[in-house]
Amino acid sequence: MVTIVDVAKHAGVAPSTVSYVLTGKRPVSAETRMRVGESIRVLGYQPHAGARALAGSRTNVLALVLPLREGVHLPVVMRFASSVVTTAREHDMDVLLVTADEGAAGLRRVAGTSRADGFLVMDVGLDDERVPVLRDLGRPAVLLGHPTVANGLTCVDLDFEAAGARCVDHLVELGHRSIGFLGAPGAVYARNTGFAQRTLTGFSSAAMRRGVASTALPAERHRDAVRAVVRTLLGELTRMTALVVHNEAVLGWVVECLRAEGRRVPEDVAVVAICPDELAEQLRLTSVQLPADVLGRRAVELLMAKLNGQKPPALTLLPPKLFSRTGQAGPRLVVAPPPRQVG
Amino acid sequence: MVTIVDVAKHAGVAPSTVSYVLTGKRPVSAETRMRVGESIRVLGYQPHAGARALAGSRTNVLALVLPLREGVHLPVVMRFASSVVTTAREHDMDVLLVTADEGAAGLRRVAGTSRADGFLVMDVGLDDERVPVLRDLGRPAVLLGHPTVANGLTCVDLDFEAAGARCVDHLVELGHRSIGFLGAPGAVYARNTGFAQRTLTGFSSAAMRRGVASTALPAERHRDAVRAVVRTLLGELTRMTALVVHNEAVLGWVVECLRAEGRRVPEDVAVVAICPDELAEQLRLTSVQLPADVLGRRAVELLMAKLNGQKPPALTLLPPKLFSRTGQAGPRLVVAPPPRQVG
DNA sequence: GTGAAAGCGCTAACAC
DNA sequence: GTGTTAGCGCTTTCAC
Repeated sequence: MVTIVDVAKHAGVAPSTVSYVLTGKRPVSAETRMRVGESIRVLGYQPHAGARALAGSRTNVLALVLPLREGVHLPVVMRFASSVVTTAREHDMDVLLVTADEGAAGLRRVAGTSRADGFLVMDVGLDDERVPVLRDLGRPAVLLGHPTVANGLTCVDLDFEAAGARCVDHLVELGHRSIGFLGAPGAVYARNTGFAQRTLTGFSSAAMRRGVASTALPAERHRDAVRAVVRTLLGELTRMTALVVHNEAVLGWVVECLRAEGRRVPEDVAVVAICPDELAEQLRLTSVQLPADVLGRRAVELLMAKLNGQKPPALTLLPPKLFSRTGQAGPRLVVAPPPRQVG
Repeated sequence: MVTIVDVAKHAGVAPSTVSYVLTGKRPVSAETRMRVGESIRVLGYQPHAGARALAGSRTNVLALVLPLREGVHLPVVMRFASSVVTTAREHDMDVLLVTADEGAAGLRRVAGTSRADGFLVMDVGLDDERVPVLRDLGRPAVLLGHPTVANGLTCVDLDFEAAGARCVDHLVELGHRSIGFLGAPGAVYARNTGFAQRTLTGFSSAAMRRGVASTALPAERHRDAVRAVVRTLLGELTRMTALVVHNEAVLGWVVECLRAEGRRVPEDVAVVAICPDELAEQLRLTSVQLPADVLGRRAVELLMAKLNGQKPPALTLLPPKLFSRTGQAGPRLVVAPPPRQVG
């Protein structure tokens, strides 16, 4: 194995100089920098990560905590992970994969054994045991998917309120004046902190602002329930020409029921979904997408900022991306505004 | 931070003794072991991973190289990753996530900087640039998904031949005597090393062995093409009561076309698919599943064996799992034989 | 069965 | 702008 001392000898400098060339933590004359660089290349030197971590107390590793078991939509998680790794590499960081199964103990272990410098935690619950632990672990962390808390922690999430509003704006611009909303099962709206609520709020206030007629209803995950809701919506909103669906589980049935009621989709009723991209793609519906790639990138950037001693905003809400899939052409990104920041 | 020296002092022993208690690399009397253990607990000692790696030249980290970009079915990758992490933790290992984007350079980097002890590489191509690199990196590696090579490397894959045969056996046991096979696009069978070929081989020889009538046809990814193939199959195999489909992209259309031809599914024509579980679940079709969980577990176990100086079989073929979804009840695992090992 | 001490390869004062 | 050197926290001889 070739060490820093080998490089130093080969270049005729001190080991520390090699180190400084590598880290840039102190100025090195252009000439020696070149010579050292050459030696590094010739010898194929690669610094030992462990030794570095030991001496420098930085591992250059980020821990990524993912809910790999179930619940969450797997392709979304995957895309997010992909984006995290790519962005991390741009910052010369590696990514340690940790499953949510390990719980708070996993965080303690990774921090305690100095395996990582910071944490990226996806899908943190409303009163997650990991939040207090994360706080007194003293390592920077960024939470994703549920902007539950702000207490010193940094969060990133999709701006669901904007997502709801975006659907309305898009439809209004297409000329629709009467828009329905088919949401998650009723129980989801009960615990009123959730993203479902925020989406609905965004939808409702946008409808008010735009002065269009609207009705919102929850829908259970049964085909019959969906059929009933669709009928009710068509009954209530007799001129309804558009429907926003925020319930990926029943999306297929909604379209089916509309057709069964004699409405063509999208000619008679335009459907806009808030759901993962694959699903909308498959059903060829216009949709607001969860931008997993942006989420991942942003999360890493926030974490890097914290590692560098900066104080990024406590909450970043990413703008929803609306893809139009009405024409024969491929999906078309309609607009992409900047994120909202809070705190 | 609490170090090994702190623990040693607290327990009234030498640091080396603490180390040996931890690693078990030399016998320690029951009494001191207890005392040390107690001190570790009281002080909340956690060994520094970097220091360990530096002194011991083992990182206790596995590098997991995943094709995160596209192509592969994301949920399958995710499940596999999950299984890898879980199994790795059982062996007290952590997992470093690396994307295939980094290519051979990524492997060199991870090995060169001593970030990981071994590699798990998914989706290795027929003549992948990473194979030679992996070989002379001198670190144990396990390849997944394409048993391309055997040359000193260890591979794990689904036993596609058994998968094809399994479908036939299952159908024959249900009383079917005339079985069609609708496969991948023709081009896929051209490069004859692939899994498509092996599945077909398994299907055909099982049909021969069982003495049932069979016809196999490739299918392009167009609705019309699928329709034509379905018609041809029904024409050729006039008594066809079962169809094996190894083409996930057109699976939905196959069922649709069969119904359009007046055949009820599964009453008139039983369909068995070889595809990811979600898809079969969604269409409520009996299917042979890619056992991502078993794959991940087995891969880690093989890698650990190599890390411990053992010589595991060069190729392990995992038995396909067939889930029956004909009844009203949930999916039912029909059989689960042991893996095949080669070399 | 246990201890003492020499590194592992690197970083970061502290010197000049 | 560069060199010297003392650790970082652990493992592992070597000695008893």
